[in-house]
Amino acid sequence: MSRTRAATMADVARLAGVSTATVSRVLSGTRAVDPAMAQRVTDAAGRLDYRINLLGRGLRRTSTSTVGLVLPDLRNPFFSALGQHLARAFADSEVDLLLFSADDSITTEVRGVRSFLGRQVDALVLIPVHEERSAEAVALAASSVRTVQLDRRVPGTAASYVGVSNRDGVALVHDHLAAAADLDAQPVTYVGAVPDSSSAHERLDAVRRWFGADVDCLLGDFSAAWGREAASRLLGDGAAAGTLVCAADVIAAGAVAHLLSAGHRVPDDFRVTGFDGVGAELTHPSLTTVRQPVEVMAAAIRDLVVSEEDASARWFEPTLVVGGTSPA
Amino acid sequence: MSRTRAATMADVARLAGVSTATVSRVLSGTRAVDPAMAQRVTDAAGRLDYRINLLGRGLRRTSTSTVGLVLPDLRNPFFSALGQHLARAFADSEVDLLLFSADDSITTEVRGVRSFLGRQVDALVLIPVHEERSAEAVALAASSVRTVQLDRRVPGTAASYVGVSNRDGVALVHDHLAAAADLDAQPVTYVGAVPDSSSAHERLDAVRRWFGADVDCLLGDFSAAWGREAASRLLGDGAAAGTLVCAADVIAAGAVAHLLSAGHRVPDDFRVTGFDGVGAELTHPSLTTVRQPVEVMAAAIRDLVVSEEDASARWFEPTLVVGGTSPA
DNA sequence: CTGTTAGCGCATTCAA
DNA sequence: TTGAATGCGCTAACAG
Repeated sequence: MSRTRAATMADVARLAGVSTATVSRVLSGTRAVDPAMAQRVTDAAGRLDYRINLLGRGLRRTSTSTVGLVLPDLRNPFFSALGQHLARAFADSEVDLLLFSADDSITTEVRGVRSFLGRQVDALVLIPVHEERSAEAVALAASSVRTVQLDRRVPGTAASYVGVSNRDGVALVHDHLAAAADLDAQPVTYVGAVPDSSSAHERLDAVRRWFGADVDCLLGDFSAAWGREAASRLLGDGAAAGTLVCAADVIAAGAVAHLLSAGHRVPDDFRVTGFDGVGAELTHPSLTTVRQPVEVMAAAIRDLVVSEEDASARWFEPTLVVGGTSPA
Repeated sequence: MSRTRAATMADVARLAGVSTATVSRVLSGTRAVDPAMAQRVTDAAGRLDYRINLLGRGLRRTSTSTVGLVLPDLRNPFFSALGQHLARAFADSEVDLLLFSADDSITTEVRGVRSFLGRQVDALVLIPVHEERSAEAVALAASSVRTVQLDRRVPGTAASYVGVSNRDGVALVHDHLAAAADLDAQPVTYVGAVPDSSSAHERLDAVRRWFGADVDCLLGDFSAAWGREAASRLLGDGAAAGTLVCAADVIAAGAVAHLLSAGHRVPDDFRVTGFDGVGAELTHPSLTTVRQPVEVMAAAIRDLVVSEEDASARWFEPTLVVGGTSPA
């Protein structure tokens, strides 16, 4: 941990016997430089262990080649997956993707946006924590940089959006269940999340649309603990069979785990479906779920971020993955 | 998306009729300022929608109040959990925690370190991708800023380390299994990861120490897919009963899923244990696992990062969580 | 192709 | 307490 003052371009320039401008040109490759000089500069930089100060560069340039991603919670595997795929989408580009976790807090989310804006990021990707209360964060972001909302959105903002068609996703589940089994003998319960995010909202609406406005609904959050709790309530109400349409894979996994531990059979007594398509390989029976095309969505985000287009919204089509928690 | 030039301190100063120095003092709160002036400045800043440029501040100051975390893969739920807990540990401090995913690549990992160093972070937290090949990344980081390795480490570096005692963790598993069942009737197989990370390495060593040097070992990576694959191989070799000691919860979950799908019973035929203590509530039976005290570890990292102490290493003690995949 | 100059936005001197 | 001046490290504009 040698904490000697870091070398600057001036140091490199002095050692190489050139001007700082030349050093800058060599190191950033923005302009043609005489090979011999370039070599001298490179050598000097190496000897001095020179590393560029991106603060100086960013201050001078208009762009920082940086994109920020603010997401609600890393422990939600779907958000983690989105983060990972986005990171990969930017891996072979020049821009760095930096992440910030809002820890499911509106306040922290705003802080993350402010932080990235202060760092002069070129673009911001946001998975808003809350459908309404994240409005400030999204507006703040969109007012200064290219902003794309991912998976969740705040209605009425100027920011772009990339997500999946939740209505179509639920339709896939409905058609699958309706075709494969008797919805009367195994009545449907939607195990969802309180509609304070657009995805929770849209999935609830879609469930009511496809399964009927009077479908049974249990609303909690996007967690396995809630899945367990919901299943427990259902059993407490005396249910011995049913169909659990869940708003997320983690909810479904928790529900399945609880049903099995209570001695029920899946899918014989209870059928369960998830949503998102992450971690389906973790459980047995494997989850029947709606897979979101995360790689494609990540690529779309990358393209939106680098493009000069106006704000736009893109909904991608999910696909059904039939697992062992529903009849084949 | 109004893309008018952002207001600077000079703009605020002009509108408020004061000097930029005063604006700086008011906004950073570094010095006492006349309340009336402070109010004028605050008003002007609000009217102009002023937001500080952290590049300028960072360039001028010595510190950026920023800590970077470079981790190998967000889809590994244990790393996500560490990231989330670390984010939370920094939530009520002044410093921002920024994340960068190395996507399990040495090259990308170095890029992340360079990126953070270029941004003049005050400290760097690293979960090294590889026990040897991450040496450059760790050395690079440690040569310029306070650096702490988390969970995994590169031996022989000057950087601090925070992790769990893998030897003790495996001992907990061993003692639990030895007490509860017949290790001969259900012979032990270690389903681990190729020892190219220190955690994989240490767990393998510990398994050999506690279960015997000739214990059966299947080595892959930290994924559910590998857990399934390993279980499949074991069954292919004709095993009808056994004990699977796994190097991670995701591996264990995959193994359990495959065993169950092949018609075996857990824990009656096969007992399975995990490691890490994340996501145990996702599966049925719930995993018997070694829980790492992630909150405490995150707090330790935070303290190490802000302290002025020399590099040090801290091993925390894990605890056993008995689930349904092993006899009670 | 290269050097000189200037200034990005900010916080800290130093004077007043 | 406040203002004027300086410079953090870098790159763009300009001249040569």
